[in-house]
Amino acid sequence: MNIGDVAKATDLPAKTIRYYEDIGLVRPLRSENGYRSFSDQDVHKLRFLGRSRALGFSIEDCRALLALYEDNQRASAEVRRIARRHLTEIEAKISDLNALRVTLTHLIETCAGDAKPDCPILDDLSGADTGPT
Amino acid sequence: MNIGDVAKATDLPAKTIRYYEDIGLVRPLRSENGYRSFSDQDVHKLRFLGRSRALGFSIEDCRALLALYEDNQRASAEVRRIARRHLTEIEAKISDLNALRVTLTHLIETCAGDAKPDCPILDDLSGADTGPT
DNA sequence: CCTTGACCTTCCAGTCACTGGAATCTTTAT
DNA sequence: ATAAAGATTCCAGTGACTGGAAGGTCAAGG
Repeated sequence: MNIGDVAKATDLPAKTIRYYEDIGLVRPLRSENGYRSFSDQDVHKLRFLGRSRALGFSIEDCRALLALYEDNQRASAEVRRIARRHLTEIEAKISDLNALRVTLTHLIETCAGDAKPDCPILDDLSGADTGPT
Repeated sequence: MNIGDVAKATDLPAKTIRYYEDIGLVRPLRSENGYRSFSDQDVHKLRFLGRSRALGFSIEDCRALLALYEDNQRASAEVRRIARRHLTEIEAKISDLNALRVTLTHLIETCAGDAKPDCPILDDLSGADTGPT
């Protein structure tokens, strides 16, 4: 399979697939004309990568997961460890974003949003004391 | 004020302050020795930037907010518009992350996490059909 | 045989918002 | 006099791609 077909089959941009080869995540063979020639196994690995990335795993996590996937002797504990660490990071991000959401929502609610210049949002950003009375 | 004092006063790394000058967010004067010389107004702007960035506004949003802050004639509607757009983005991210959290939590729960190689996490990533029976 | 167009190749640069480090200068303190 | 602290500039790297230029290859149509 050439890269275009693989791109369709995996729903990854061809650019991304080349990038994954660059950083050693896949190692497709080359045809005589220099084109990359992907095996079914390569396609499978790329799909695995696509799913892992879609779950927000970093490239290095993906590399580790892929290695574990290809190691029939691996313990599931290691996979679980990576997944749990990632979950913790996701939960931290959600928590951070929720705090931002609350603050922003509050600011937006107190801002008239009209033609007048009074703006609690800017007041807050400028460091004005707008604490509870 | 030299950059080091400003860094302490704004809780921004000196590197970041120089970067903000590079991209035109602040324009401190220069002393005879070539050192940056920050006015109180510069420090105030940097604090404004620090708060805006902490709320997750992009640099370009910060630039716009800063311009609005310095424009006494601006309408608060414009500020509100930027804040609302940002809030929408934050909510979308939270929603995405929550979906990931749910999926990952489920996978981790179904994975024994022991020394055996059976691993629902990898099965899922590899595209196995693990849908509801 | 020639051309067109789709597809492939490599390489370089840009994204975002910094961050690290090297080499060099100035000031301050001992 | 010297050493440390703090300042300067410039270059390169981060993560994970993405865009674009310049060029090679292949299949179909005239």
